[in-house]
Amino acid sequence: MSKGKTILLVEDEEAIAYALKLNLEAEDYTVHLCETGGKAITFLQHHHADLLLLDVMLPEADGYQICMHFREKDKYTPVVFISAKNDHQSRMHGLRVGADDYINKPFNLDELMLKINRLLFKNDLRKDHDIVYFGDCWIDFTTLEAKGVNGTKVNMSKLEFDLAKLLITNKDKPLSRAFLYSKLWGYDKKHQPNSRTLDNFMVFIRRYFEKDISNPEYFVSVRGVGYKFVG
Amino acid sequence: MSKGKTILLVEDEEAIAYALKLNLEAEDYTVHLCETGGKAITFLQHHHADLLLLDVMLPEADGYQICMHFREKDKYTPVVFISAKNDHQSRMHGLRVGADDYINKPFNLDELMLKINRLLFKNDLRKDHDIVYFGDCWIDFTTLEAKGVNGTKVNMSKLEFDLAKLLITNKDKPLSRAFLYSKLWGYDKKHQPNSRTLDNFMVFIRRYFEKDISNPEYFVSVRGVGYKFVG
DNA sequence: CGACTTTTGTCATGGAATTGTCATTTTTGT
DNA sequence: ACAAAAATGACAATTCCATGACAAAAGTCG
Repeated sequence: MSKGKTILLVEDEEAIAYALKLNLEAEDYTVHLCETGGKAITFLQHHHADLLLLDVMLPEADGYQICMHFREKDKYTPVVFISAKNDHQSRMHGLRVGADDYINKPFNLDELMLKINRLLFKNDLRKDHDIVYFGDCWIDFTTLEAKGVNGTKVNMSKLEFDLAKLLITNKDKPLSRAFLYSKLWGYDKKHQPNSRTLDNFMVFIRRYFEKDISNPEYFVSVRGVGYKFVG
Repeated sequence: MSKGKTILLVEDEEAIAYALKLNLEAEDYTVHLCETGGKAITFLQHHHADLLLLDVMLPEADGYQICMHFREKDKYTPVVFISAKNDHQSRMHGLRVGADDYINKPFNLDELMLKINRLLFKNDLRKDHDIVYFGDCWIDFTTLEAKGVNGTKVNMSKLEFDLAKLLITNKDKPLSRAFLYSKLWGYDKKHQPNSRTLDNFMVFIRRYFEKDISNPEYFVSVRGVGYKFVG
């Protein structure tokens, strides 16, 4: 299923942006709209997008720059240009900086939709990864990689992954300390709930993923019970 | 590297077919040309192609039919239409039957080449390469040759190849020590994960392919799990 | 409300487990 | 038998995480 995915739309002409957003949302995509190149670049530094839909002529930074910047870190996520610049040079430039398609204005909406669907469908096959996104962060439980709240990669240990996974797969449901201890450490006599070990792990996980550590948004404690993940 | 791949070109206009074939071959692709839809379909039943370049109007079976037929078995391999039928209906139809792109005649050769390169590049990810490139190095699993980080040929042993191949074909995914031992040595009672054998092989592989051995870029260890290849 | 209790957050630290590396021995293929 | 490949064991280097002390916060009960 390639629905429910996030599309970053960068377009400064309000009318076009609105029409595109509407139609994409009608197909169940989540659309984030930026009107300037600068905003798009900062958005991409902190958020995930499954496809980029870029106008070329934009305030601050043009579409090419956005694409080049993005491609340094991500060579696969689909990028599509939509532009009124309909000459050979522009199209070549767009493709050279790593776009998957370059569509001329005025464009046909249905054709664009089909192309977007196809691109996202193919991208789906590529990754059978188990990735969870929350806020500006993500955790990939397949590759054991994660992106923290400050935008940098996070080096988590195996146990930290296991704990995060337990909490996340039981989203919104408080898990008791006893349960967590038993799952992560087995029914050892040692790790009784008077140990601070579990709390220490929560501290680390919060350091990675919480904006305000003393006010956790995702990994919250449930007094008298244990912890829960709020998605 | 997406060169040396096979492209099926189906085109009945000799002049265009010739020009395309020539240009594709100049980029190191192997081109198989069919002049009719029927020939294309039988070709696909018996041969492999990495990309389909289809004219729409063809004798025997048109491009749509070829694509539909092909898509029943293969949803992923790129298909590109090149057609003089430049109306909305035709393009929609082309995309609906599963094409990745629909290009109008007359087309620009350079743009087409870039699109083909990009499509094949993305498709590469899924395939099991016999030759893998990373950094300045490569490993050819067919001829069992490899080029190391210092630019010279590397003499790897069979087991070293097998280990490298396992890691590389499971790119980005950490493989546990137990798994690697079982794959490479079988479920011997001897090779339990307290042995240092596996680590020794990693040392050698790193010597071959890592710039900074104490800071591996490609063959990294995942503490508590095993090793992974990062591409 | 205010003192007490219980629970949770945080830190520093040392021991334990894991991984890196080397020298050396054993095995294998030719 | 000889050279190359693979396994072993010893040891160093690194990372992890359990522990205990203490602080901070949240409940409890008068």
